[in-house]
Amino acid sequence: MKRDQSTEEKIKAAAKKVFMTKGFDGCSVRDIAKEVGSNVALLNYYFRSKEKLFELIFEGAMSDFLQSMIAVFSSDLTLKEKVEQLIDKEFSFFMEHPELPMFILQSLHQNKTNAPMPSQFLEPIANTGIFEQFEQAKANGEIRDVSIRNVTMLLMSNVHYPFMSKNLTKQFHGISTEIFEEDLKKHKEIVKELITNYLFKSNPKA
Amino acid sequence: MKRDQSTEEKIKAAAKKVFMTKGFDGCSVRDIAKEVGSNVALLNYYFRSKEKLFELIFEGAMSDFLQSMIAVFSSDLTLKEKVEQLIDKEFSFFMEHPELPMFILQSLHQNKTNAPMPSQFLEPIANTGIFEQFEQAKANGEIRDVSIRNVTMLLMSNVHYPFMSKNLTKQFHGISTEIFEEDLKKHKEIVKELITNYLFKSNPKA
DNA sequence: CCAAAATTTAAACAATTGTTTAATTTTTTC
DNA sequence: GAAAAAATTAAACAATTGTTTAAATTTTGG
Repeated sequence: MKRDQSTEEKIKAAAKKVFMTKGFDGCSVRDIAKEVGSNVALLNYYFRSKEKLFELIFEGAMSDFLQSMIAVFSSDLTLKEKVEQLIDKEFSFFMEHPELPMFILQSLHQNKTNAPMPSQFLEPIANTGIFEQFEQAKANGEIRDVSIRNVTMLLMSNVHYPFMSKNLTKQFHGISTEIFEEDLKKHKEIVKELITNYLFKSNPKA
Repeated sequence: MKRDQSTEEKIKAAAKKVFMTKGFDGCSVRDIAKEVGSNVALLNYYFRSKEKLFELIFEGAMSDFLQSMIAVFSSDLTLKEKVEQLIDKEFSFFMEHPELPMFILQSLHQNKTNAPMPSQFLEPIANTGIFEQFEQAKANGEIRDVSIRNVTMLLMSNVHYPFMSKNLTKQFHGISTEIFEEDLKKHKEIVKELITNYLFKSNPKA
């Protein structure tokens, strides 16, 4: 029955590449077909419509997007170590997938995906016990009395934004890609220091 | 010769609204014409093409985007006061124009505007003398030895991103718009403390 | 090897795209 | 108030859009 397992995968890979760079509205199904080296009918043969194909790609991207957190959160580390590791891991992940944050935020911004974020994505994070560990540390006086939502906003801002703003930043300062990437590395170190300094009290016994 | 000065402005206002919410690729010229309450030929009568109209809107948006900085930078304040004021002003500005950061970054990301950022935008900022003031403070030992590019990245990340990530954040935490906006206010205060604490040494005489 | 099933293709579909044309209405100018 | 200019409209243009149809090819199962 199945002839070539890889055809479906080739289409998904092409769709991912095209959707990521041009966005849902910015490309046609023929762009994707050309990337596959095939024609448009084949896309609808495997994935009923452009929308369905997009939803599939988006969900895969969202999964990747959140996956990098889960490994860190479910490890057996102190909260401080987890925060530091998270920043490191997220940066090296997005260094490999720099278009991901823009793709995710842009798609959600324009409601290209109507469905609310499935619990399939959120539950694994909750299951790591990170929220409990956070509240525990707060009760212990180990960290500041700040909501986890605000810490999340702080982390996401500083980890996602730099990758989204590459063109703006390069033009703003008139710098090359090389300089920009050096700035990125430095930014990571600054953010790590900044956030841990802010969150973790210098004297845990006070 | 001129009949109704406001027609051109009405089209620009409609185009701004539609482009901002749907993006260049996400809308048709007929969407804009409908918003105007007119037809498509009128758009090309005033602005030769969809692209030309977009460029105009984009440049206006970029101008607004950067304008809020200039007022603060050209004031007669200490660097620390400027940083604090900048964060305050930017937040209240984007509270009024929450779609602006996403529109700018998204347009630049997909190269919807080929032109490099015109010096028309950058020069006014340079002319405020903010760069000199920054280097001076660094030489004085008033602030850390960190590049202004990294400080910019820090500021932009924390000021722009929250407005871009509204949908992601709301879905991620399962919160209402009201809660989200409370978090925004808190975030602003955190960022202010965080960045000034980081940048300005606690003991300037040391 | 042969029929059936699955895969791939080319072509066509109606709808929508940005743009232009030409006619009509409104405003301006003298 | 009449001629000229400017503004607005409806209609049409070719090109592109997502999707479907039906035929052709390849693979599978007996």
